[in-house]
Amino acid sequence: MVSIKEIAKEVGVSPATVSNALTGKGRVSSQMIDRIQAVAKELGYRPSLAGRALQRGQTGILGLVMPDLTNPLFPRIAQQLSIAADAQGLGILIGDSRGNPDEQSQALHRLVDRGVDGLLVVPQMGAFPEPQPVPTAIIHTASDPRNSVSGDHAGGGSLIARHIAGLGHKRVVILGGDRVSEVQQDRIAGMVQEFATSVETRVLWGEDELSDLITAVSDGATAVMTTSDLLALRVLSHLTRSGFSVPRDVSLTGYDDLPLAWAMHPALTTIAQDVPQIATRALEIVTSLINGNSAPSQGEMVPMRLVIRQSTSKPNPRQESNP
Amino acid sequence: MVSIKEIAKEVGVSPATVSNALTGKGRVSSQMIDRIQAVAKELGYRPSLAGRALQRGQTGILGLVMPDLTNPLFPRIAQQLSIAADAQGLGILIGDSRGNPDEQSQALHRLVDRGVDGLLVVPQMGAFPEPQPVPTAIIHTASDPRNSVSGDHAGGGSLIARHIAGLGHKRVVILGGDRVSEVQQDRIAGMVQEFATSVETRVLWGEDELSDLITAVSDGATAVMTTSDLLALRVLSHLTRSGFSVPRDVSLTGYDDLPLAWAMHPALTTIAQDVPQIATRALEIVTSLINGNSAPSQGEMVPMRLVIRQSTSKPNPRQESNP
DNA sequence: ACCGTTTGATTAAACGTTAAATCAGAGGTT
DNA sequence: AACCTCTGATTTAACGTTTAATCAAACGGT
Repeated sequence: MVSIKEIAKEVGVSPATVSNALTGKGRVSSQMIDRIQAVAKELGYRPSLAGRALQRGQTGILGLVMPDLTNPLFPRIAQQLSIAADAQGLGILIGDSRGNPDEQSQALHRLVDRGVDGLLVVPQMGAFPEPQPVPTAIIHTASDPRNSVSGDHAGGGSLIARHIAGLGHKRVVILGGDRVSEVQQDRIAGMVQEFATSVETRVLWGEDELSDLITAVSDGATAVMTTSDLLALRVLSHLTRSGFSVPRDVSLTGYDDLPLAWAMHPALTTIAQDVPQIATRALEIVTSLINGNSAPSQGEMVPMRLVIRQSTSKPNPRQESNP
Repeated sequence: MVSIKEIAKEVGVSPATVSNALTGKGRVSSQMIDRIQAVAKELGYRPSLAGRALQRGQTGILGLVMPDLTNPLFPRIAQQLSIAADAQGLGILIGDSRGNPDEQSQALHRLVDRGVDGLLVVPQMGAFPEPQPVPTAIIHTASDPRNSVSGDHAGGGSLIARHIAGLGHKRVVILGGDRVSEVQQDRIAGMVQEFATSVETRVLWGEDELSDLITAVSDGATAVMTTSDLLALRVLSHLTRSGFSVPRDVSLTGYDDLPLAWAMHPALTTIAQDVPQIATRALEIVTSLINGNSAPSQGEMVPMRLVIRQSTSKPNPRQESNP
């Protein structure tokens, strides 16, 4: 590893001058800057992040903690975050909170111990992370707007509900996966609010109530909306098994726009999150906090996008036959 | 941040003694060790990784590069790796190669510049990473056994093919997603090899040949095997649309055991990778390399596991009717 | 009583970088 | 000619940790 001293010796100048020349901070003649830069490149100099970290008290590393790295959204967030961070010369260290609040705070601690300059946290369901000694951006939770960025889950719910209402559906069943999840609550709240009184709405939760869902459809509901694509896939299975055709007999919607939404038949109408946007905002919050400024765009929500595919259509009049 | 010096001052001893006491390296009386440890805990001392890194020349951080963070397997690998690394006090920095070989080597460079002690690489399709200045473990490529750990893709192919053959199928269609992918080639090779001459086998590739697949089924093939669950989902759609029922008319298999394999109806028979095992091995390779030993378990393959669900059954005799 | 050994601790230097303080000289002003 | 200013560079110290070298004292043995 070639250090700043070797460049100094090679050029015949003091280490400080090299440092100044390379970082553009002190007072160095422009010709000297050129020479030093040339030699640095020639020797293949790479600044030691460790040395710099020690001196500056900053590591240039951010910690990313997700509730469960198995979360289907994780890859996209991680990717976008990683790209955005790269652009600023920051690195991203991953931490996994393994599905429980306790591990979440341990993961946070480990990252802080490693000296990360900031944290990006997608909190555990219902477990808001305790305040940390470094700047922190919270991703994805609508409830607390402090330093948080979130997709507009309720807005997305409204969006897709408007689509369904616009098609002319009058009786709709909504299926959520987990009552505890704030995100899913928000999504459903958005749908319900949009429908208001113009559409008859029934909300069911979880695998257990799947059979109730079939009953509801048999009783005349013409659309099923879910809070996740995976759930929609399961619903599709059950509907098909019960003799209902999508979208002819029932329209079906998902949420998240996972790869499988595209692979399904019929391809799933769903809501896509603007992940790059979310990642960028989250990063802006931490970097801004790190630089001592207050966070921009407090609690602002990133709009969702409606993706219309083949699983939704106008309701067809059908005879009341229970298969 | 409380440093070693403050502990030293508090205890009334030199910094070196504190360091020795805490790391257990030099010669310190046991009572002094106790006192120092007590004070350290009381003051909430956290060793500065930066200081240590500078002195030792090691950061305790590993770089993880994946071809495309959108890869459905990424979350699981990342999670297991992160857990295993934590256990050894190592951190994991992520890098994304964004789907092209060029970005891959840039990502590797960035991580090396950051001073990672080692690299974990899941290579781009067909793009073997150039040698790096730090210990590197290659995950997932069967071709080059040097410092690589891979799931036994061919073995998994054989495994699931044996299952199909065991059920009594005599005519099988295999669908691959991308000819370029070594992994998919291996999977198919395993299947074909297992069938040998006892089962009539036809191999098709990609979305374009999906219609050929339907034709083949119409012509009497009783099982369709794919190289990924996502592909299987698409096949299921097409089969259903063409009037074939799974598994009554056709058996169907996937590969990877993604969450959707479970959510589909019928639930998909597939092959699961032992991701924790792969992650552990990969980590063993780098850590061992870092410690100056040569890598253990050279090129050894991690066995796959057959997951039997409802998408496969004995072939049913059916009349030769082309729907 | 003297010498070698062991024990427990200290000093000093080093890792690579940077920021503040200092310094030598050139140039311009009174 | 004495003074101030500006420029371009150098010294020095510091960040927190580790380690090799050193040192003082206590101990045991002849």
